[in-house]
Amino acid sequence: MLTIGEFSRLTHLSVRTLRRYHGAALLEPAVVDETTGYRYYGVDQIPTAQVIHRLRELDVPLSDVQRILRTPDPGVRAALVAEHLQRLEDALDRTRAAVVSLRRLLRPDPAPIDVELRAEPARTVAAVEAVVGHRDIETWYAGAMAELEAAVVGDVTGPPGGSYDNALFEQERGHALVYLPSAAPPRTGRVHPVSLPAAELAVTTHVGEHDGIEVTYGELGTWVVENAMSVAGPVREVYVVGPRDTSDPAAWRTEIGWPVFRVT
Amino acid sequence: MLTIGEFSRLTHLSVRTLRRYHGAALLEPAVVDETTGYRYYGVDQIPTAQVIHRLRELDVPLSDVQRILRTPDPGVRAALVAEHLQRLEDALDRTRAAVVSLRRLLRPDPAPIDVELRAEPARTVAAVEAVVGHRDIETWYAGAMAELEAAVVGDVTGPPGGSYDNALFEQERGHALVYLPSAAPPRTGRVHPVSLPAAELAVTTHVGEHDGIEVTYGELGTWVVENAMSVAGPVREVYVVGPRDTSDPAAWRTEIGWPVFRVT
DNA sequence: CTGAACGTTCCCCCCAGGGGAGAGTCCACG
DNA sequence: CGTGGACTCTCCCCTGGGGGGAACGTTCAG
Repeated sequence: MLTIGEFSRLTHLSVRTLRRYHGAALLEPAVVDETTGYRYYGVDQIPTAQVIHRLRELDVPLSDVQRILRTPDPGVRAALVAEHLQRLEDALDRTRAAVVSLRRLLRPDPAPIDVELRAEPARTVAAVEAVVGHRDIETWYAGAMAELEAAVVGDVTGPPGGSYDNALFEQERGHALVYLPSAAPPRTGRVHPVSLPAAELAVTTHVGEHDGIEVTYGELGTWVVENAMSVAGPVREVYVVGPRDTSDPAAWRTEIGWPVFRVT
Repeated sequence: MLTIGEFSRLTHLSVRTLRRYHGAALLEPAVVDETTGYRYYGVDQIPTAQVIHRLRELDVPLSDVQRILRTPDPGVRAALVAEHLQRLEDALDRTRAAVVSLRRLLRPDPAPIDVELRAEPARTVAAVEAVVGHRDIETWYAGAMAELEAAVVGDVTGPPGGSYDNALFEQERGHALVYLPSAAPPRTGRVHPVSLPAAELAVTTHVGEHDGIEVTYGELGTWVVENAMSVAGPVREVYVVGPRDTSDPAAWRTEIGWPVFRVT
């Protein structure tokens, strides 16, 4: 039996942290002295402690660590871990996007932005919608678009697009809708016909991969305000040229359309 | 002038967050109505808001964001940003190490560990020591070792090594010492002669890069306890084969020596 | 003029710990 | 056997970067 201090030295987890893990029912000491409350650990708990330590280094929440530890099947367990590694990859992608965006922001010579004011008529498309958290958007988008492609195969009349609550770009959750234009929108699974309302949009085109698209959003916003307008309603994006069309991200063209109304 | 809600939609920062940034003196509204407390922002503040947003996505602390924003010189500012990007790279390295470590931990067939009990005599070496936080160790180590190499050039009598407080492996800060053995340890800058005390060490060798060394630590710890001993004092590492000797990390050999004493 | 939408402050919550106080326990040495 | 120092216990507050919601004030278009 090892005291908490010895176990701490052996696992390189601090005493405080070990106590917290006990409290969280993550790593229960082999023996707890009933009268003194002293915790005693067994050597066989060292590997478990190390697994927890590594998972925490990967920013896996304690609740998920617990779920992983309680999974007996090594295969399922490996899958859970792989899922978190995928999450890390996604985070890395976001980091890369932020770096690109930042470089563009700090560049001294901002090119003038080309904005078109467009009256968009109402139209009906094949869509998938949901209320999602902004962290889950990319995952959700991939699934929804795959389902759309499968549902309207052979009847696509234009590039895909989406409509996103402004809240989605912040920390919160909001309504998201992705669509494929189709002559006869089907109703299968999550796919159903949706009527996009008419709107007056300020439209600009972001060229290249999505990294740095936020900068374009900012420039569009500035244009809108400087032209005595204000923004309202969900943002629309049209993936004019996207991963469906070319594997070269530099050739992608994304239309950003912001519903506006004239002030003053 | 934009209300906080409009500014929020334009920058994709939540209203809450904008208020917080005001409170933190990070992004002050252009105008604050004295009587109502209403915040009003200018279009020219959009780029600043975006820079903050991107930096926060890179996990730059608000205090550092503030420092970056208040730096007028673009060159110095770029250097500050680059410093944070370097920090991200380091974090990525740690993440990779944790992944390797985790894989090794979850592997079903642990190879038996080869441990040698060794009575290490006291000896004097050229050393650099400091009290550092565990996050800064790698940076500190690189600088200290460079200084050592420069100070004892031509008089190196063995592989470099280090001695690290157990606390350093946890979340806290502790004493660290790195050394190069030398016939006549010089005293230059931070480099000075240090007498390493005699100790009985349980020694094992970690092969390959440092990724996953924590697993070896755990196995060594298990060995120590199962052989009726206990650990005491700072851990010692000897970089028998390291980056000084070969650029192939797979060939690195690191001796881990843990001061032990017999219990029973 | 009125009600909806928007704004304000204030307080508590989240995570995964760190710092420290005050008190109890263990054990080796004398 | 006693004692002193190292160790351990619980408890409370702190961190950072927000989110949720209450209670209340302001703005502005119909």
